[in-house]
Amino acid sequence: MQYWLMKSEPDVYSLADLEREQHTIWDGVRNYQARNLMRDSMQVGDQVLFYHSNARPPGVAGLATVAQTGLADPSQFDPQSPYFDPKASPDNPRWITVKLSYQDRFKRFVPLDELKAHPELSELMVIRRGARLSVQPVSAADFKLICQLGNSPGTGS
DNA sequence: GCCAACGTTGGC
DNA sequence: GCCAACGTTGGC
Repeated sequence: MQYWLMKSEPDVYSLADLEREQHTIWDGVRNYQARNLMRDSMQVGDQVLFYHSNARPPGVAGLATVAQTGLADPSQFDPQSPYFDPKASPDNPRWITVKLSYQDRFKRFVPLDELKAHPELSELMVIRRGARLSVQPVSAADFKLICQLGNSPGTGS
């Protein structure tokens, strides 16, 4: 089991949206490093910190789990989509993603400032300036601590 | 709205 | 294959 942090702009897709829908295909990722992590490293059952970026304040809103892997992002085939990729075809998809399931909303939203204030989290990618990667690996210890800060049981116990 | 950091593109 | 120009991300 591995742990991840995944960013979403809440104006576009928030944890509340995932809670309402319960499941979502994580579409629109157009960065090769993020794609490779989802395609090659994520496994069903992995735990995800759902991070709100471009928000005031930015921070971790809750938890999701990886429900399915190896999915072709449908938006790459849709000419109407802003994520359309003319070089991709159903026979030869370029953008592989995962399906997430809603797990939990933190009782306490954990803002970025608070993550930065914890010396234990100094290795956490998201606190570093310019860490734009939208899918980031998180250590088990960091995941557990962040769940505690959010006053969420997670499943890390 | 600013701008630093980073990724991608394309001319050569 | 280098690298300048450009576009995007995302905190502030």
